[in-house]
Amino acid sequence: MAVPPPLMAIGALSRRTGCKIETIRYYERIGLLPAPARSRGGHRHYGEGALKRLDFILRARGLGFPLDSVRGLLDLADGEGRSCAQVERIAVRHLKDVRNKLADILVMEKVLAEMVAECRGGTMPDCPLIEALFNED
Amino acid sequence: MAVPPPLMAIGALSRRTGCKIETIRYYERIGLLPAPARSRGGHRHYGEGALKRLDFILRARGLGFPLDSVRGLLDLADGEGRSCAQVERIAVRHLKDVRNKLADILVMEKVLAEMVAECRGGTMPDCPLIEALFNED
DNA sequence: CCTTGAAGCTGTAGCTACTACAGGTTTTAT
DNA sequence: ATAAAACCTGTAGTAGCTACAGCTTCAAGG
Repeated sequence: MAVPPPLMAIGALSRRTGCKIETIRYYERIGLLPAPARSRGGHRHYGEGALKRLDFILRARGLGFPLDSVRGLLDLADGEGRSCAQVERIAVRHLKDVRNKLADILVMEKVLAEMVAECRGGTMPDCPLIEALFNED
Repeated sequence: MAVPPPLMAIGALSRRTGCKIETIRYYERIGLLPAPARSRGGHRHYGEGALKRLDFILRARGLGFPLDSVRGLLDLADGEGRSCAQVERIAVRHLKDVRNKLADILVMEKVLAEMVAECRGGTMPDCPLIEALFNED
């Protein structure tokens, strides 16, 4: 019935996911990806399942989830069941972190932009940007 | 004439700047702070100059400048002269980085917020957030 | 002066999330 | 059969700290 699923080497998985080979091996080492089948010579061979899982990891990482949270999400995804509440907790927590970072970066952008604006046009002996960093408030 | 300037131990410098002791020593190790005077017993003693310099570093770091850029800014600040153009280059470069990160984080925030919104209220067997991470686009 | 507790010292290892080798083996294409 | 590409393991490096362990010194009270 089932045609044996096509296996790919780590390089193919890397190409198809855009994830570097070293990173794939790293994810395996830290237990995010299961150890795949091996050829007689020891080369890794992956099925489509690994590809889906790696894509999941990469999407979560792309949203900034730390690896620990990704691990948690994968566990919840693996264990079928009413995971929604726990998933939400992880996501809400991360969203809060993201918003905090966002607030920080917005401030940085504003202050930097102002500093640069003041700097621009100045061939002054004393750079106002340097002064700003030296003088409190 | 000049009353010898009051010296402080590393703990006092730490308290006055809000910078952890270990971090101060770290900055010294990597050459951002000059090696201070020492007591006979080997304890570090700092003057007001060190305080100003550390404050400068902390403000630059607070604006997200990487340590390498901080080093560059300090060099320019040290070497008196028309540093403005070079300072501006460093700052503009950093501002660009900050804006890139800002754009990334804004996307993250939006997507995450949407995901969480969909998750909320769901005691579904299949969490939509997990699904979203599993299914491409 | 002596003691004691706080504060300081050095050096090393750990953290996140990879990335980059070196030095070898296997696979694949010719 | 050979040669090049791909793969293997293991280790070390990146940024920017932070946290010990195991000791020494300093300052204040008695």
